[in-house]
Amino acid sequence: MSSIKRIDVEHLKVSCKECNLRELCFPHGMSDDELSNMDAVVEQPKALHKNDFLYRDGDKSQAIFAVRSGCVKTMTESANGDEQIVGFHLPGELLGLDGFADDSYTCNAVALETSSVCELPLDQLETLCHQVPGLQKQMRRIMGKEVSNDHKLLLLLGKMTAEERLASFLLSLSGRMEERHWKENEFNLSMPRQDIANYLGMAVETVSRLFATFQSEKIIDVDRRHITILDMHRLKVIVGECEPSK
Amino acid sequence: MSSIKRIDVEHLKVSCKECNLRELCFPHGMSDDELSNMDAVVEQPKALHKNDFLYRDGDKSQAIFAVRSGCVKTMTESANGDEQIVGFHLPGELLGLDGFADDSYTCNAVALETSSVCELPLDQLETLCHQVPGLQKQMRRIMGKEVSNDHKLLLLLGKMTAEERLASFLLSLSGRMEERHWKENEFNLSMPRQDIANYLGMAVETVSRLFATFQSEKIIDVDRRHITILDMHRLKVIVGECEPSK
DNA sequence: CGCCGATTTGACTCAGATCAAGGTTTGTGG
DNA sequence: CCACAAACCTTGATCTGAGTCAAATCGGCG
Repeated sequence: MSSIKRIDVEHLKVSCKECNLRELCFPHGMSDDELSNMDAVVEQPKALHKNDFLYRDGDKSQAIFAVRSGCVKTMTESANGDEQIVGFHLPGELLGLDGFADDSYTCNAVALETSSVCELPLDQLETLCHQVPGLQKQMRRIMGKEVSNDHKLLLLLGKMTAEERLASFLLSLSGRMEERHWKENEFNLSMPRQDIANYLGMAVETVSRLFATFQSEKIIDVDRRHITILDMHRLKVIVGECEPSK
Repeated sequence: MSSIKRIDVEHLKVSCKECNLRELCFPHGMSDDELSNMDAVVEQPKALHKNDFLYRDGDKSQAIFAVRSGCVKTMTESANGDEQIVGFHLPGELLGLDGFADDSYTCNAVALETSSVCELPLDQLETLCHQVPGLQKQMRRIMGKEVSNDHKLLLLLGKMTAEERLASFLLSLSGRMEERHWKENEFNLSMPRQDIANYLGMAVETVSRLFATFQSEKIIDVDRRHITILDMHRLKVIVGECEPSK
């Protein structure tokens, strides 16, 4: 069925060169010349509606993607059907790297809200790596980041209490807001409680209760999906990043 | 203090070309010519004693490694000091990929027993990628594998019960034994219970009790570190990979 | 307004952690 | 070869963080 609404495509037509996410994304550190090569290869952004799949577990992997706007979650599926969200990808962040393993993706990627993603076809990536010196290293950097990011998440799931997990999640979001020069202590969650719970390996009810606790302790203010961090320091104390102040 | 024992170095001097782990390791699918290039770059194996660090969190990353013999664990450390083991690396498996993120390793790598590792210096990897067509793709394959492997572990830690985790762990080991053409239903664990527990996100006591349960149910036989899988099918049923028979 | 999905709140339960011994194996020095 | 210590592993008893179940409330939206 065709949708009545049409996503405005005008604002999507932005070259890497002009993209304000440039430094967070693939083009990080590239020269103007290199960016031109990049632009020649990157497809114009794909529009996604909420709940659209960008790719599915098992699909042949033909590209990696960069989120241009919105938010995309990736999740793995187990033999007995339950799912684990392994990442929420904000603008400038990449996804699809799991597809390198054996030419097909090993997880599902789903838009949490109306989003757009830039596409970098794999066959052209090959060529591009020869044209752009240092791109190979860039690729490695990006994959290394993915790996060490996953390791942090393993630590979270393996060793942290529910309270620490949620605090850690909020701090991670806050840090990424800051990277994007958005407000680091006030932002909207693009995912429902259910997805936060899944990602953090706990029950929705626990997420809800912890939000309530944090709020009553004046650490954050929660209004539906809108989060205001009132006491960053105390959040850091919870995850052990800071000593409790006197 | 100098040790009385000396590790026999003779058997370590093996070229990639002659290495029986060839197809599991970096050289997977390479031609003879390519293997020669590879051999010119790979350092002779480093010997490690039990509990030796191969590298530490924060060390400048200058190489990636392939386990030649023995077993090496990698673990991340949290702000408040506790550790999460993120992988046990068997012969033919690589480690050090986390170092790509920002030129320094983000986890610790420690030998679980007397081991040896081959070293592939990063600066030479660069050059090698130009000489060996398809090595770049190989690199991507390896990193993709690492990523999707981590995703499996996230699912394990986020969604599985203790019983499912241990069954899953045993099946994973068994599968890797098979890859190496070793017995898939009889092998020795190179790690203590404590490390298994840490890796699977549970208490040592739980690991111990589950081994006892599995044994009493005739699913496995446990003798200290020696494991015999008696009923592979039932293990698979536990993790949901198989339907319970009749 | 009324329905539906998302969220919150309360009461109860339980898987697995923690605490506490005790047993076994390995390594060391005399 | 034995005594002793240090790891390592197991087993039992108890406790608890967080899950489950149930129900109320909220927020959009047609």
